[in-house]
Amino acid sequence: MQQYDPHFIEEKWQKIWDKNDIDLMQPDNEKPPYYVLEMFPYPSGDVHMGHVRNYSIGDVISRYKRMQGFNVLHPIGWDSFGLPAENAAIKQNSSPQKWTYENIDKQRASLRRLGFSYDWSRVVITSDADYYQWGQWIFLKFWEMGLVERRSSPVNWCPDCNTVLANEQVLGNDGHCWRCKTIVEKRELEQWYFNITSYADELLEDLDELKGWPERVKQMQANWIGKSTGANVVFTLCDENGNATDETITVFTTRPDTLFGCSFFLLAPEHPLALRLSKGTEYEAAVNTVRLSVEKASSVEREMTERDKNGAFTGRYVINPVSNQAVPIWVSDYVLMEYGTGAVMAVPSGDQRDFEFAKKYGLPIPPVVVSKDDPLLAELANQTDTRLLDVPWDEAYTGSGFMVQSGEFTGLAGGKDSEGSSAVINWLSERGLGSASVNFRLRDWLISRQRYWGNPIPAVHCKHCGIVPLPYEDLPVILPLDLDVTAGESLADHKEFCEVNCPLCRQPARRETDTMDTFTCSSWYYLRYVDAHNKSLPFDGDTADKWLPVDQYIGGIEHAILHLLYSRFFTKALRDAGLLGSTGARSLLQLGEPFKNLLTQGMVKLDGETMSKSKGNVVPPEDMIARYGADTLRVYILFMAPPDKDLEWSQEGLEGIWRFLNRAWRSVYDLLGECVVDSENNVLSIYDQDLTSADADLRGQDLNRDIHRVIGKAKDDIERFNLNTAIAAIMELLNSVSAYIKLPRELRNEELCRRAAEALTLLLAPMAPHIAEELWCVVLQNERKGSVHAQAWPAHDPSQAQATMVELAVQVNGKVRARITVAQDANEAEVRTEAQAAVATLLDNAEPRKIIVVGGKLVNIVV
RNA sequence: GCCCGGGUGGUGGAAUGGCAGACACGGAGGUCUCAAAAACCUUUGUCGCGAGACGUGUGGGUUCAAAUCCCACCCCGGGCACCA
Repeated sequence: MQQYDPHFIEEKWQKIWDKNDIDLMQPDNEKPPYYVLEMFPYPSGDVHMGHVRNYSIGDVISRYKRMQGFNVLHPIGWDSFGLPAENAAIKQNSSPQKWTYENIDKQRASLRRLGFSYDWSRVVITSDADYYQWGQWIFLKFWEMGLVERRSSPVNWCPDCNTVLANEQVLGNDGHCWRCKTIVEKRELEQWYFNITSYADELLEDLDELKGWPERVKQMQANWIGKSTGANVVFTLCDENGNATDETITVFTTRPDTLFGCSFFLLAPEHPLALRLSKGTEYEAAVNTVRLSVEKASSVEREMTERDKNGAFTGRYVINPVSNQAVPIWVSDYVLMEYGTGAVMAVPSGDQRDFEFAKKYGLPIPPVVVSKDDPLLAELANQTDTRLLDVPWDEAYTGSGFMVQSGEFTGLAGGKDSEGSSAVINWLSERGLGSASVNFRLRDWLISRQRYWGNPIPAVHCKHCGIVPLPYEDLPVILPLDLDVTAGESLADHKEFCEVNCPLCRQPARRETDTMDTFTCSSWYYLRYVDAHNKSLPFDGDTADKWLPVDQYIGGIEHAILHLLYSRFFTKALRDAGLLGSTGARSLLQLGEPFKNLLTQGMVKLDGETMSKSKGNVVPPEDMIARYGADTLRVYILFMAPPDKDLEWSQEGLEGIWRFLNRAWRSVYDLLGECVVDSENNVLSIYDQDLTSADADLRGQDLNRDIHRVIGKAKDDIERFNLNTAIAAIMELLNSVSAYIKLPRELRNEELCRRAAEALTLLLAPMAPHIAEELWCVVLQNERKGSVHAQAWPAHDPSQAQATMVELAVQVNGKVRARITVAQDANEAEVRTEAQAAVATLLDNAEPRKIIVVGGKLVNIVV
């Protein structure tokens, strides 16, 4: 008998698989396509346990699906543009590309060493020109579609990374940079945007279609998109007596039903009107103070003073369009310039913030929507004019109720999206004073970065023509590699790169030197894999529509908003792109959603912290592979926890998996009748000589049953991603085998032995591919049937997974008091009689009130 | 504040409303050995010598039966948050 030598067999089979192309997707295959994808790695160093987990899960799915008869596409690549490469280059006095490609080589070697079944013919590396040029192509396509804009607005600036960030890249309460954790600043800058907001509604609506996504992720995206329904209401500027001017200000509100309760009006301090209205008046100084305090405050300071609302009166008024009263205009720091119109109708009785502000500055708080349980309702039931000024409440009432003091609307149901709201909206619409409206929290995606190691934005600044997109023929814009970042050089210092002629007027012009956010690269890589070597398009539409959506996408929850939202946007935009542009008759893509099923794998932590290169708490898999081999490590990390749960890394238990694989190895030999020995030739096969052929029959039945049961359970578990319990089930089968091989050889059923050995091997194949292959091809001598990974998943017969005799628990009043063994198909009357007999002494002749029989499980006798 | 997860032995974790703790790790004891390792066997939720009692964050409820369903609450993790 050969000893289990993981290093020898793992290296041997990796070479053979590679030579035979067993992991490549077969384009012409008739089998149904299945696309399984793990989020591609960032080459920040060598792989760590988080990667091992992510890619082990994906590998099990891909191998399992292959055994289920699918033509599987399982590709890999690298998300290799980005700031860490630049920082590392500066630190190591090297270059970003050297660092990046060395890391890719290291990671590739590690992934190969782990035996993942990737289609290595389709590798996508985002910093390769033959990939990123298509990112530029898509940029131009988006430009054609009106999805690209360059504009000036307040942006997030990371002082450490020296670049702007998208809203999605600013995290936490304190507003820190997603990459370096530095607190970001606000700056007013001209930047490039993708108009993701034009897809806001669709991005939200289509979440409902994503049945295979975790609820949590959909919730997070819905939160982020933040849709509010309500109305725009037009207010007219007036003097303090209510004499109208011809100037209007529009506000957005989710509560048009409370419009009668609007007793003052608010502008964001940065609002241009705020300054203008108070200019040259006695109020100017106070308004300015509020404005300056907001401008200076960083997000941290804003956090600290969060609930403390400050404001100032502007000296001017607007007319409340329904009550015709003049209400004062204030500025306040709690009104955000970025949301809605930067102006708010304040209804202090119906909004807690307005309530606090009104209390602080002594402004009126008339009730307009009153709870049905509030005594105030009876008092005001028929009150149509605004009479009572301050509500007797301690806080605003934001729930639903009935409208009071609201003219003709008095008595209607009030609340969010209520009857009263619709009535007020209709009334306003008829008079041109407002309309139903929707607002989103989602902002456009700021995609330009003032960094070198990224995809150049294909545009030119021309003195005569303005900002000009490059024509498609001028692509690619190659990122120059002869730049010395260690000397502080940036793209703007690279003369040959910057000096170009304007594509329109042919005059000398300057090339755009910002690069695109790395997230633009990762927003469509899954499309490139299906047609990775296409030289004329980013991908072929027919091929993409055949393979996509990705059947199973696997990655970390940290991308719930960032990457997963951007990718959905790209897919939708690309779907709409072909219909407009120069790609010909066919739409580029039919598909609207890229990922059909999503598994968000939990993070691998060390001492409660996520493992990552930047935190320096990475556990490399090398030592463990060196000691136990890749199979042991793979099975271990899958066995530790269900895939979607976070996991605290610990090496305790790794040894147990090593023992498990060794035991499986020896058991297969034993099942084949070989004498099992250890490395020092001590005989390990121990047969129990006292066993009879009757024992052999019973154990044979047990083993046969477990073969069928475990094949079924492992299948169900893998399909539900309960990979830990799938492994536990295989361990149970092995335990059953161990019991059987206690039988002396002459008592064993040879056919059963072979069936058990093959089942064990096939079930192990997705998780521990190398040992399974060696057992299959060499030990079981099945080489002529081909690789274990080309076999069909073993069949099972559920009827044979049932025991003929089953043990039932007998409960009296819900407590287990006895056990009986009955035939699996015993009828209920028999079971009742036997159960009662078993607990007769306890029942003490009392007549049972009720007997519940749960098939195959228990009997409960209620007395 | 709003919205999601989660809370089960010493540990990781199992349980379509039906015997809580599968499968492992760790511990204890044993076999083999001059000895050790490996392997194998027994045992291992808590309390109790025992019969037995108690046990899934807390308190109630529904049910013949609750880790699982309902109500209230506590704790941990995550997302959003002065979004009108």
